[in-house]
Amino acid sequence: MATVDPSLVAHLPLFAGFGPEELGEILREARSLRFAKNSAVFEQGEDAHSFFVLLHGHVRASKTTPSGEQIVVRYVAPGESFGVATAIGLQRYPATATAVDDSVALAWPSAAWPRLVAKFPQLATNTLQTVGNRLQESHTRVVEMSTQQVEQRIAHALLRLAKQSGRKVEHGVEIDFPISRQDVAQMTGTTLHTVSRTLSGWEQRGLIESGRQRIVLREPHKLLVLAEETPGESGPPVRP
Amino acid sequence: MATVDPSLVAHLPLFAGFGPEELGEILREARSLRFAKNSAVFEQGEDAHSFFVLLHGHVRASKTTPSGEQIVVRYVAPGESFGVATAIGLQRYPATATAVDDSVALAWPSAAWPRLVAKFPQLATNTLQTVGNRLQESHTRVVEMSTQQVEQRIAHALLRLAKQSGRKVEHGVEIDFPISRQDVAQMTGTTLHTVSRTLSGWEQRGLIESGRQRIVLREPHKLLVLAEETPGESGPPVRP
DNA sequence: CGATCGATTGAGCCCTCTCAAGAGAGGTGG
DNA sequence: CCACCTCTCTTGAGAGGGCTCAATCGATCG
Repeated sequence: MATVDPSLVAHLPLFAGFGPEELGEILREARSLRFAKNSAVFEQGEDAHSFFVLLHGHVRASKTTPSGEQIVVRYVAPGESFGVATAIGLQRYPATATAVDDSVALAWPSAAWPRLVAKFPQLATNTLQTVGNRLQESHTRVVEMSTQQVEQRIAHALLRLAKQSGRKVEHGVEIDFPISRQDVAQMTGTTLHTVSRTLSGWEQRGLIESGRQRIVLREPHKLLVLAEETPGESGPPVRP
Repeated sequence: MATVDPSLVAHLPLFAGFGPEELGEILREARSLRFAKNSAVFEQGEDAHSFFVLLHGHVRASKTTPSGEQIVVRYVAPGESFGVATAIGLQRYPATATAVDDSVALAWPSAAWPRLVAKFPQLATNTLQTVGNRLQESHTRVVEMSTQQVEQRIAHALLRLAKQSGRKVEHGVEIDFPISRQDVAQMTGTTLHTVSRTLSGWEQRGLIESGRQRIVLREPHKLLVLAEETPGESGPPVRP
């Protein structure tokens, strides 16, 4: 099998601080896998056999509650690592990863992680930063869900998706993978109905343009203004 | 100044895998600090000068939004590390840490982190697990806020606090630090009024016993049942 | 060209928030 | 040691944002 070209991945956060030789040694243990659109990379609860770096495509990480409700944890963009359950001490994947587009990822056996980290401690440091960033993002989400109305949360979610995975098109910025109203609802803690109504409203006002699993931000700035509006603005109580 | 007794902290997650000698070397760089009840350990936005391990007391980590609303990120129990901004690549603290009780913490200068990690890579691995756990907890919170009613979220929050920092008392388990209705509201994304009404209801039903900044769970099991009740139970939509 | 999946939209309700008052508990200073 | 003051908690009334239920439409794909 062809090994991965080190120069293609050298700039990724996971590999920061490594020279070509070390990188080669790490990459030698990885396999490159292809996942068809809508196929599962791994399932929540499954044994965490591998960890991944996404090379092409997009992957959705989602959690399902015991009663069957799903929420979207995040979308993985090319260059990001995912499925790092083993690194944070988990035996099983805490979420399901689904390719939302035809995707390609590097995969390492989880069993290799302890050895790799022992030899290349920088891997742990790099992963620590990545996981730290995710923690910040998750806290941001908690704050938004605690303090903002649905419309603002949806606006923030779309702006983040556009920033992370936006593609410039004629009339604005398009989110570069298929995303449904239901997906947005599961990212913002609301229902697909409310998302649909909200997007319809924005579309009429010319802020966005959308279709089946497709959203284009035409006026990102106006959307940002809308996202930051505070309905009950007046400097709420601060702990003394 | 008296250095810290290694045997007292050897079992903490941050120090897992270290021998007495290494531990001594690490602890030599730490100072032990006392924080009076209601004093700030550090403030959100401040330069991340130190990272900490809590020895005694309890610390609340909270975030304030630009418009002044606060949410409680978590409560730190003895043995946990906090303020690890530097480790995850942040220059400034992303939250405010406040001692809710008279507290004692070990503090290391953030500047020492890179050197310590270089010499003791296990520190990074241990911290990675800790941060990973926090990420899981934060995701759990997102899931709860997305799928559960306020009453269930409050029940879950109290059960977690009791598990983490509960103290057995005559009539049940008491949360072992001062906690107001407002605090609970800021943990669950609701208002102090709703928390007050909810707790009043539970108190009348004998599930809890409470007073000023004081909550005792009398019937943890019944509270758990209540927490897991799914109002709209019927197996909601699952992605095919 | 039919079938399936995603999107739209209306009607009605209810959980929770907002607004408002007031009472009780603790702490503090004279 | 008492009076006062502040902080926390309680409770009522009313409103409304978003959910639920329901039906239809449209588009994409086999």
